[in-house]
Amino acid sequence: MPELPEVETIKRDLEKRIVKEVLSEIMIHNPLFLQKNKITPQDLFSLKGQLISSVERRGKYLLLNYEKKCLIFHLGLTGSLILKKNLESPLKVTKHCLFTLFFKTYSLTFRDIRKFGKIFLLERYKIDFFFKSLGEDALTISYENFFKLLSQHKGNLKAFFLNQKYLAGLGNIYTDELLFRTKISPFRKTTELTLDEVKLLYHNLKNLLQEAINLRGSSVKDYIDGLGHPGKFQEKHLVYRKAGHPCPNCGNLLKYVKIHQRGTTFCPYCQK
DNA sequence: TTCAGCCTGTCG
DNA sequence: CGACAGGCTGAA
Repeated sequence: MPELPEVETIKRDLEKRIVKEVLSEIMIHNPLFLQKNKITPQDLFSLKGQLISSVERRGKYLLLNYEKKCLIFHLGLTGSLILKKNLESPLKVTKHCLFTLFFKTYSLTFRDIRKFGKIFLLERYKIDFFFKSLGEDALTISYENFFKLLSQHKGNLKAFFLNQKYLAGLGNIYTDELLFRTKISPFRKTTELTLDEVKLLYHNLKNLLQEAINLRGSSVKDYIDGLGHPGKFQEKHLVYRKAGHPCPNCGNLLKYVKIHQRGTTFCPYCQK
C-alpha cells in the first residue's frame, strides 16, 4: 500500500483542492464493500451538505474531517483516491471503484483492486479514541521518543517498523530501504542497538521519508496519487524487491527471506 | 507469536 | 498451476 509518503502525497493533493468544499452527492459503486465495513448507504449519505474542514493523515490513515463527522480511509495494499475536476472527462467506473464523493469543483473516487482497504465513519470527538493504539507518526516523532519506543519493543527491527503500535507509517518498502541504508540487519534485536546506530537510524528515517515525499511516493505496481499519477521514489529503491540483484554497496547478491510473513530483502554482508 | 484469511492480479 | 504482492485482524 500506500505507506506514509504515499498517503502524505495524497493528503496534500486533496488538501489543496477540496478543503472548504461541500459534499453535494455520493455515488456508491460497490454496496458490498460498504456492508463489509459496516457502513450503510444512509450513514454515508448523512455527510451530504457538509463542508470539509480539513484533510489529515495519521500513520497510513487518511482523514476527511467534515464539520461534525470524520470519514477515515485506510488504503490497504491497492487502494487509491482519485480526484477529478468536474469539467474533465469523468473517471471510468470499473469494478474496482467503490464509491465517489462529488464536490462543487471536484469528485473523489475510492478505488481498490484487492479491497483490503477500509473506511470508517465517526463523530469527530471520537477520533482520538479511535486512534488510541496507533503509534506516534514516523514523520514527526522526536529522537527522544524514537529512542524510548525502541527500548520498549521486544523483537527484531523488521517487526518493530511494521508494527504500527510503536511507530506509525512505515511498511514493507520503507522498512527494507531504511535498514539497508542504515546497514543494520532486519534480524537485529531492537533493544540491542548501539547509541550510534539508533542515532543513524533516526537520521536516515527522517531523510528517507522526506526524500520519498519530495518524489511523491513509490509506485511499485498499482499506486497512483490523488491526481492519478505514479510516484517517482521507486527509482531510488536500493533493495526493495531486488533480491538476486547485486548489492549497490558491496556487489554481493541481495537476499530474500521471510520475516513475520513479509518478504524481506537485505544484504547479509553490509547489514550487520 | 504464528498464521490463515481477506481479495485480485501478475509472473514464472 | 503455485508463489507472491505497499496491510492488518483475530483466532488458535
